[in-house]
Amino acid sequence: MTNNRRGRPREQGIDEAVRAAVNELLEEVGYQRCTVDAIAARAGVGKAALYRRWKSKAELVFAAVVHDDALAAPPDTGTLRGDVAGVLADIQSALDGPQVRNALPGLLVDLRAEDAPTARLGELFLVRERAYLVEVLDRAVNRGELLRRPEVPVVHAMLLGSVFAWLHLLREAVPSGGLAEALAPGLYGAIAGLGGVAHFPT
Amino acid sequence: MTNNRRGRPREQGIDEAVRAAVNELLEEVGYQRCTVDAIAARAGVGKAALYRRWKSKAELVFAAVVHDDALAAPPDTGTLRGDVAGVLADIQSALDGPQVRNALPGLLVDLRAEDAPTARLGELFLVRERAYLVEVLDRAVNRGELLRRPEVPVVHAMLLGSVFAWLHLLREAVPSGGLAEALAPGLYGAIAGLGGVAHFPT
DNA sequence: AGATATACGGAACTGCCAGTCTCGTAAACT
DNA sequence: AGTTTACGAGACTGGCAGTTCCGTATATCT
Repeated sequence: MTNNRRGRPREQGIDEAVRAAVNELLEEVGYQRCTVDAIAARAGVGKAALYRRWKSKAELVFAAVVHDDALAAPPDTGTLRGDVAGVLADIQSALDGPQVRNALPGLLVDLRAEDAPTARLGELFLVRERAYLVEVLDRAVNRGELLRRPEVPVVHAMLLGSVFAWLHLLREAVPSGGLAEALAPGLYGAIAGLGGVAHFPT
Repeated sequence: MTNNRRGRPREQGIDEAVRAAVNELLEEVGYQRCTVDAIAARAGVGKAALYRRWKSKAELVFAAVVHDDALAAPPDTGTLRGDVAGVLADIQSALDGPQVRNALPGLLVDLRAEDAPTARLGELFLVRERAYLVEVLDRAVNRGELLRRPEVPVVHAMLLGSVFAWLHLLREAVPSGGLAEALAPGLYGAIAGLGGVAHFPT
């Protein structure tokens, strides 16, 4: 196995060292004061090595903060009620880590300020999330729990927005039972209402 | 009527000129590129006059963007369903103007980065909003539409979060019928479910 | 082996912007 | 008259993202 590119290959450990440095700094000082110089210093790396790998601080932090296990499909629990709780738990786990929580608002702003291709980074998440949502809703329709599939963007906004508002707008404490469990009953009611549950008139 | 303070009094027109300049710039170039120098130049004012009135850019923009009519209590429509739509319309009108829409994410970040007293600025809105929400829910209980009052933070997160997510996370287009109307049925279902509507079992 | 291309850490440098300060001047008070 | 605060204009500071250059290391190609 040889390298088919010219020149010195990229050092392997750097990606992981940077990822660790970013997560530490996010947790310690938040997104704004997690400067690129601080990241480079903590990772024992030059800034050039960072910008060789990522286009901007926002992309760098985004890459360090995203973990693929947040993309796993929620299990089929057998009921719409359980599936809604599962989707909410996924959303919560994606937004509620100590690093993501500190990074998200600033990241939202910086990614938007950049060119379209970069802004699409965050959309990958949303597209996946929406696909799971469609799957969950369609399962419920097939089970006969819902008479029809509600409008997906509306449901998506309610689920994602509720978690985001709790954490970043209202800044309520996360309840001991978990945020997903606190929000699930209400949002199940919303979906049941929209989808026309049999025993839910109109 | 004389001035009980010493020295030259503040010029009257400046507050309004700054407010107008900020709103124009927010609409034209967004929050990040709406710089303090640009605001001062457009308003025909020195930067010192700005910082004599507000502590930071974030406070300045916040003051320029908030309009008191967004704080009016929603009318009693006679039904929970109608009141929910009213609260949603209020939230939408507070978040969906061309200026607020451009300013909100950046403002969220900058206000948080400042000292606690400044961060409380935004909370004034939330406190008012929550009071309206409590009023709406209690009215529904008194009418007999709800068996009990749902947990207010949960309802608050669902209503505010849904609007915010639609506008700033999902960035869906605002439907022709209005965002409030699109979200109201689902969120009414959520509240009805949580509050134990008579004909909504468990 | 030698040439070439890319990588590395370190550090200097550019450009932008929030926030402060200074200057000369104006408008109110005592 | 003297004091105090306001004004516009513009210089200045400090912090940070992103770029460039240096000397050096490590790979492929001829």
